[in-house]
Amino acid sequence: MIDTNQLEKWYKNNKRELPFRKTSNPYYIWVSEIMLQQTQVETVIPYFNHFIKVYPTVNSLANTNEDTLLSHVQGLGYYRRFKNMLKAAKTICNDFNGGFPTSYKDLIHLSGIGEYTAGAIMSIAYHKPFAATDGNVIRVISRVYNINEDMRLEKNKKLVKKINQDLIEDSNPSVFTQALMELGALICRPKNPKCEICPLLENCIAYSLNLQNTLPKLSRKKDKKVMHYHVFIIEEDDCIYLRKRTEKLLGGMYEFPQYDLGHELEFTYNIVEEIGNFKHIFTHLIWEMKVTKIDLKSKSLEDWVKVDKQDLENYPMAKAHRKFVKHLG
DNA sequence: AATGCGGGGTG
DNA sequence: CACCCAGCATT
Repeated sequence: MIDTNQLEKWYKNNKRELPFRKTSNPYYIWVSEIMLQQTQVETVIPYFNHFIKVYPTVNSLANTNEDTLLSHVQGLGYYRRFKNMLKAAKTICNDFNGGFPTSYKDLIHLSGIGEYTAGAIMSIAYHKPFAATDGNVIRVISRVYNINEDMRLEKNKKLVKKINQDLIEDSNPSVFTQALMELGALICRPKNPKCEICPLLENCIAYSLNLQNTLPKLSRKKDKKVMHYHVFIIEEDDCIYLRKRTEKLLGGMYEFPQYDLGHELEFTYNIVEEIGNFKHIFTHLIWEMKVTKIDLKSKSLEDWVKVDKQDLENYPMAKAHRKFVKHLG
């Protein structure tokens, strides 16, 4: 149904100029694909440019530490991606002599690389026919082929992956992979698709039945859970107390000491100032934070670190807490 | 097969 | 407000 020639021709005439499209260096393609996981292109661009300046080679990445790496990507979210990336960089330097892996099998065994990313690197960097099926591809194919099944379910995604794989075997893999995703991003958008200028208009079953706005079918997500916390801003001398998170959520990121509201505290304090109540919305939960500036009456806790306020930029912090920095004296 | 994992953009 | 985004690891 999809004319790959027609799609590729559309891509060549309409693609965006993106920094990671100026290269076929597999390391750069890898970095971009990790950053692009569940993250929009426009958000990624400045992070990508900064990242390859700081880490121009796999080797330079493999030799950094987690704190420094996270500080360069703070604000992007899904920080586990970058812990996996560091682990993979070390594997590449140790097991592949720093040469980037060239087979699908080697790529998919690397930490943080799954079916999509392995396919994306194989096709985009190496021009090999391995399909990369992401959210864009699922949307385009479920519309063109009129597949009215819940695409949150893996069994239904399998059909889309099969179609995508069949298509890429009859195409220019590097162009095709990017073309399908670009079409999803620019034309075949979730809301208000621009069908009137779509190169696949003639062959799109959903359009012919006016179903383009009801596909892909996606079951509803669960409601967000609300968590309540007390956040403490504790300044001493020209320093501030932080805690490095060991939880899975935002693991490895630094935060101002934060405890469940109602939780019995292991320290005592005097209130200096009530900063206020703040809300932070994550994908699957909501934090309600009561922020208070205090002076300690008892000694500080063992998992706190005392940090010079001038050095705060070097400590990776998530957005949820980074926004409190401006309340420091 | 289902769930947890950030943050920003969009309607 | 709800949903989506160049997904992956874990269970």
